[in-house]
Amino acid sequence: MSVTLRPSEALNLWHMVTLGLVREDSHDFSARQISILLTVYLEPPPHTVRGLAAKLQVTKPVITRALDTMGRLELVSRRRDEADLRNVIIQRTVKGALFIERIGDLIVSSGKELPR
Amino acid sequence: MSVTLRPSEALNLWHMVTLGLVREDSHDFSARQISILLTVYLEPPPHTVRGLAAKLQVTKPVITRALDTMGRLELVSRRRDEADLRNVIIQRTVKGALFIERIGDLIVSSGKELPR
DNA sequence: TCGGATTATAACGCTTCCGTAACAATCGGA
DNA sequence: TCCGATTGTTACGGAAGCGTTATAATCCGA
Repeated sequence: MSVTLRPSEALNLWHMVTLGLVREDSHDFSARQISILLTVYLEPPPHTVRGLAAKLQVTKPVITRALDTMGRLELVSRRRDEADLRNVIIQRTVKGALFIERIGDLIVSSGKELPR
Repeated sequence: MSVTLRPSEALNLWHMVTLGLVREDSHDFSARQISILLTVYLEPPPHTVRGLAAKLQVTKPVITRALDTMGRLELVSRRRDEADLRNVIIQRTVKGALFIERIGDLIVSSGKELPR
């Protein structure tokens, strides 16, 4: 199964959602930050810095910095891996889950309003 | 008419597309920048700094700075309004149009691959 | 014509992010 | 028990964005 969209519909949807995010949000996230957030919240744990860096195809410091920022905002948290102390496990937070949920709702409602 | 999505589908779609943008793109755009770009390319001209600032609900310097960056990348261009020299008209470029087209294709193909 | 309103930009000090390179901590096999 | 490999973070100089405030150019009505 799949979602069928024409290019113009796809772009209009993206436009509406992004505009919604910009307008209601004080924080202006980058594609990388959103990508990290969605990976952590949509894909099965555990998530590590190395794993995220590989998935996004960026360097590890990029992940570390993004986690610093989003950790400060309490959208994710970090914990040492007990089994291998070199690893850091990135965990979900209540605040982060609510944020993701809000984005989901925004996409859904934008899809509903989408002219075709 | 509209696009019907469940929240989980919506988020998965967003995840796939954002991930695609991060992976293939050297430049890491913010929600504001993408928003400006989509507004310029999807909504009827003319586009001015003031108009974009009002639409995004951000200050004008935010728009000016974003236009500086994206102008440097040749994704948009600026021209004085002949009729009112205080205004700056933001114009589309070939490079920008191709970029937008690429995003559209990315969303469409991600929608197709979306598990339901 | 002149003066307030409007438009976009520049300037300011500050924060965040960049890529690269160096680093400390830890692991695990020889 | 070493010692190379691995993990995540820090350090670095530079670029870019922030919000606020100031400024130059232009408009337009009294």
